[in-house]
Amino acid sequence: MVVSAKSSPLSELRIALPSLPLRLQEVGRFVAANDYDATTRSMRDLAAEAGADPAAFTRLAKAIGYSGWDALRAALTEARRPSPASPFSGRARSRREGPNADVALITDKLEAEAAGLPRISAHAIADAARALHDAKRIWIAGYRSCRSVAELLNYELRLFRPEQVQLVGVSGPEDLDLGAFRPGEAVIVIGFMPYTNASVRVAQAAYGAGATLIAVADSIAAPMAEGADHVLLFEAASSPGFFPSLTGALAIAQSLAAVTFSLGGTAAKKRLEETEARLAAASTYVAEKG
Amino acid sequence: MVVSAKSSPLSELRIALPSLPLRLQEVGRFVAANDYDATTRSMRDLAAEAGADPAAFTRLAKAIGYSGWDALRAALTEARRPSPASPFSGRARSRREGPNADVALITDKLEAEAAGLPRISAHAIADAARALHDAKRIWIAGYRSCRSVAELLNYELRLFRPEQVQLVGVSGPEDLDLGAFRPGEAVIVIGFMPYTNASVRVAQAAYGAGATLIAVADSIAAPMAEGADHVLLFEAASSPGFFPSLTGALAIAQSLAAVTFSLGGTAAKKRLEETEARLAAASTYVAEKG
DNA sequence: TGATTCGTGCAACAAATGTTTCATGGTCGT
DNA sequence: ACGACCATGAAACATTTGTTGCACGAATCA
Repeated sequence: MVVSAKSSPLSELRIALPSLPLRLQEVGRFVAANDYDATTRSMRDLAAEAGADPAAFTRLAKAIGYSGWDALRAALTEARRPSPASPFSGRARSRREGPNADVALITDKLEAEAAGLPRISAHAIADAARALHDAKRIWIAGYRSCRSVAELLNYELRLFRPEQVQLVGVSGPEDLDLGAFRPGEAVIVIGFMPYTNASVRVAQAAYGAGATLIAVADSIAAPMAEGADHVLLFEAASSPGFFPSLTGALAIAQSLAAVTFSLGGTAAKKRLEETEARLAAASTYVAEKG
Repeated sequence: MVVSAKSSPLSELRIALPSLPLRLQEVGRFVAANDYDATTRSMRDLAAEAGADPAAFTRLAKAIGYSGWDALRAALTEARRPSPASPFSGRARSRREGPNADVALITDKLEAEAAGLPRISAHAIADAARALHDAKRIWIAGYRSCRSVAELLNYELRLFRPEQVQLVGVSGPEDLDLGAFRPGEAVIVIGFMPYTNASVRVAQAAYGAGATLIAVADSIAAPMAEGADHVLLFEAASSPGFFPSLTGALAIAQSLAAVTFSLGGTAAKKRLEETEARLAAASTYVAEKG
């Protein structure tokens, strides 16, 4: 018989399900409901949990067209594989010409970036913020496009902890700063692929000095994440376009600053108010209108 | 030493990585980079792909505190297990006190920012990008926290138009730049409430000189938007927290750069490739591994 | 330099895996 | 009611799994 539906192993299973023997339906439903366990745990394990015979799983796989349970599991595994290299979720980008091509590009970019933000780990940020709160001193490093993120973080943190926060390499030779890292201090390194040598050097110096290392990167495998106490991941390549996206990194930086401020309590609030008062006195800002 | 982060097996791995033997570092990096395969495929399979000895995986697991590879894999599997559902879509977060208050704050912030991005007008950005493409010269101004966005935009635009893009006030007194604006040039001013006097002065100088003024702001009523040829709006106050959010402004800047690059066609592409080749020759980046 | 420790690959091991076979019990058709 | 057929569970099968003992080589320290 020629079966058409070749979409996903799970839908193949669902389609074939009603025409299967009773016991095979049971295990079939179990697999469909626990497909993550199906890809990770062993057949006998699943059988024990489903209260079925191990052989039933092999028979199920063969019944829906696979050579055996291994083949079915391989298909399920591939179906579940996270897609690092598929930036475009549903959307067959038509890359059409015309005046609307640019608008479509922008819309896609914004949507992709919006989708990437909720995937940032709030727990990791909260932990890192606690480390920042405890740090006697905070160093921040970012190069090339990441420098902008580093500078924002530096700016916001300095609003309420002015003399304890410093960008690496701005007030003199960079090596001077690298040698100044101490235990009890925190070093934040921001970077994504391709990684600059400078950022890796900062991370290694921080690790070597025993300082708390916080890496903001696009991959857990980033070289500056090695030995880091905290790694905050964002998706740099998620959005279409030619340059990697920094939206995620910036969102992390802002959240980090916000939570650190929150942890600072009334003392931090007081410092912030002082800073704002000073800026207002220097008439930095345009006077507000009614 | 007090080790806090017991969170994920991946971070345990990362922390222990630098103190491990050479070969174990290799497989450790491989596992970190391919953790999904690590949970699904067999140890020997991974060893073959990583070009390492199977025994190295067992030793790695034991080196970071697990009883064996199976235990490590089980931990990775649990870490990767999909959350049963996401009941948080409608955000009925209880904003309770305690250790989770920070996490809730971050999650709210990220969600709000993600929601704000699609509200950015793609049409306005496309129009502004066309103006940038036509400009003989591009000036960029941003102060205080907006400086980071200005610098990123400057950086990305200079990747393919190096001698026509310039930040206002970095190469000498700012007034010098303000007097240099000419018709046919474009001036981008980034700012939100409260508005700095400096940014307003730049906008007025641009308007007075007959240059194309592009304002990136949080409101159509922003003073630097007066007389602007293009106004690109983002939501600075949309997210909870103490500092206004720059995510929207950054997204606008990135889209602006991407579309301008796209309009530049092959010439822009050629310039970008030249720049990248130069950076690679200067060994700015860490060499990629196979 | 010599002794020792440590890291590493290879090969053999026991345990666990998926598969197959076989015997049993039930169902359907004639 | 008898035989053919099929679903089902248990046990035996060959493979593959993760692990460990062992030998060799490099680095370390006296």
